[in-house]
Amino acid sequence: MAKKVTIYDIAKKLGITPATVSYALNNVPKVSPEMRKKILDTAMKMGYVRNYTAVSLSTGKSKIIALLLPFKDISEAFLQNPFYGEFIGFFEKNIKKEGYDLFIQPLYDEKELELWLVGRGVDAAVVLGTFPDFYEKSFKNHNMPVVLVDVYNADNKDYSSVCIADFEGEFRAAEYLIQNGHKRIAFVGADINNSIVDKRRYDGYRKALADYKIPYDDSLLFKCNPTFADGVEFASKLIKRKDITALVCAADTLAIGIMNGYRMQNKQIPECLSIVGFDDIQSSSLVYPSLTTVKQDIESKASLAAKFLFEKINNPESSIRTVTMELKLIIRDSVSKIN
Amino acid sequence: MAKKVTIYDIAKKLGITPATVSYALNNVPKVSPEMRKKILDTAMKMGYVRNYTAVSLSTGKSKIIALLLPFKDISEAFLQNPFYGEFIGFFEKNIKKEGYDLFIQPLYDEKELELWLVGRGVDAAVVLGTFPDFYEKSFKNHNMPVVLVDVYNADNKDYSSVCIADFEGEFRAAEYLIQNGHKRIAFVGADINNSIVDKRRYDGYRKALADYKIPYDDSLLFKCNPTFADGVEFASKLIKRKDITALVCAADTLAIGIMNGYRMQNKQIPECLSIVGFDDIQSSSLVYPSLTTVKQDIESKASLAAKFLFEKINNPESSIRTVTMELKLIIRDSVSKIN
DNA sequence: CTGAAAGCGCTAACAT
DNA sequence: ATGTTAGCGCTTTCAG
Repeated sequence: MAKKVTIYDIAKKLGITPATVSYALNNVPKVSPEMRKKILDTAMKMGYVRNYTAVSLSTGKSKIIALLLPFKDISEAFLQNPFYGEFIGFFEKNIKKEGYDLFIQPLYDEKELELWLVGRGVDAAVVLGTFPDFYEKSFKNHNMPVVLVDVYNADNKDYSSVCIADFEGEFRAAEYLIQNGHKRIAFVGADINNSIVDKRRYDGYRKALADYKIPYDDSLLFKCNPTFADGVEFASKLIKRKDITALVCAADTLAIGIMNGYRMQNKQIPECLSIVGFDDIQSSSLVYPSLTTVKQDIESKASLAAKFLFEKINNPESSIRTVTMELKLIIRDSVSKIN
Repeated sequence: MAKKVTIYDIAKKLGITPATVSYALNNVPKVSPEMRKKILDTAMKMGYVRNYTAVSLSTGKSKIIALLLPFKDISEAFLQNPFYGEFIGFFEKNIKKEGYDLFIQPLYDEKELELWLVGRGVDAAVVLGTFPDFYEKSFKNHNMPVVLVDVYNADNKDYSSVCIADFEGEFRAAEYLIQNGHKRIAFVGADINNSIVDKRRYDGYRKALADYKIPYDDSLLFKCNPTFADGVEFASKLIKRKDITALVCAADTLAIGIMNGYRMQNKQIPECLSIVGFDDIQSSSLVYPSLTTVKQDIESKASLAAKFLFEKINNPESSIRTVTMELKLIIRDSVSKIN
């Protein structure tokens, strides 16, 4: 190891005390501009690198933000939904600007969470998707600044959050199918009794049917894991339902899986089934036929989340903020007009 | 913040010294089993959580392993290739077992690397894909234990590495096409002058043609970014080449993109074009037609990489290890037999 | 504007 | 088997 240079070394070389060096490094307005410049210059020259561990121990602040994924492991999240990868990329850019680093952690164990949050001295956390009770307990315990993304627990009034207008988005999706002449419109998503997100989307779909006086019965509601693989499998079940002409799908991954399933059975889309997705993941514009879907602006979402989090970090008393981001229907080629 | 309990608190409560507590916590065989048990119990009862920052400052070891992605940002890597997500998931599991945490960092800036590696006190690093010169410089500087994954610089004899038998794998792919009667077989991959990986694959392909006396000319070599989107676009170029009946593709993402491109133009696969991919990503078995491809065992790869890295961490003098993992051709439905 | 010194929580000689 | 103590590198009062 190239021997580490510390603020002591710099101080010695300059004949001053380490405190002054620290001030200069931290922009504390206690040191003259000339001195400051001199210090910074020699620090640079000596190849000084700030030791965050020491800073952290001293200040109690680690400049680490944890991105908590309620999954068993990272790859599960990434494979399940490309959304995570995109969000993380954008989010990280936002916090790096402020000098923070991102720790991505799949944590689904109370003990581990505690060990990790406290043990590593995490300054703040972002929670994606679901918000287990023990997370909340831990956060409360440590008064952790937190921002929730796409979390819809009834009792999240204690944390800032950013989520999307699932209801309105799916309403628009169903409405579009109706406007294209469809009467038998099914909905597929994760278990709506467990997934609040998908329940919201389902409600939007139902509202559209109701508003346009399109009959609904429970045989139009399907449950399927929102993954490509499960979509492929689900397709063979759906194909048998000759009455259904259109499908509102709670996730693009799922929609694309279903489209693949149809193709495997030589069923054309949108001729045999009109389908609209949700998310507008990258592939949606590239598959054939391209997928009509409800799009969310991931970049804005990430920057809002970062903004809210920093508000809390910089001022723990700052008020809770909740934003529901609007969605846009992107019309492509997976819906056909019928009469 | 719930006031933190330290080893001093534990020591005081038990009427012993912090050193003993530290020994007990660290399994140092200097403290009697009974005492140890008593200490551990009260630590637990008091809600003690080990402060890694302090440990780190004291020992100079952070128990952090950096996963370096030579990309501009994380999402770029994840979106470009599902392989990364999978590898990371497996790798993380392996290091967690040893009590290490993973820091995933997209670093493509010399200064930042240095700041980060030293500043955060990273213990070791894994490098994925490409190995920029300044990485090496930094590693040498800090005598960092490193393992390279899928890196093929000529001068990497200083680091353990695990890579795959690209040459043999692609040889097998091309051979399979030849055995199915194809004579005009093209190759598409990233720029073979810049991507050593794709060059190796290309060489394997060429060898197969040569061994079987299949004519080759440079019009059979195509360059295309290994992404889904670029594959879609590339397809329209390839379609015009009526002479080509089969394609060896350096990445599944690309292959699937091309398949989509063909479908958009109403060209059937494998009737119009036989295609074999590389990687066997999750989607490959799910697309239609399912993709014949060269598979690598990502899980083994990750665990080997972790093993090599720990060898270096635990014994800096341990010898360099290099493994080239074998590949397997997975035969599915994207290749047709012709005569 | 600069310096001295205590302390963040833990480890690891070195003593006992 | 257990206690003492000096750091690890930095921040931050408090004094000058």
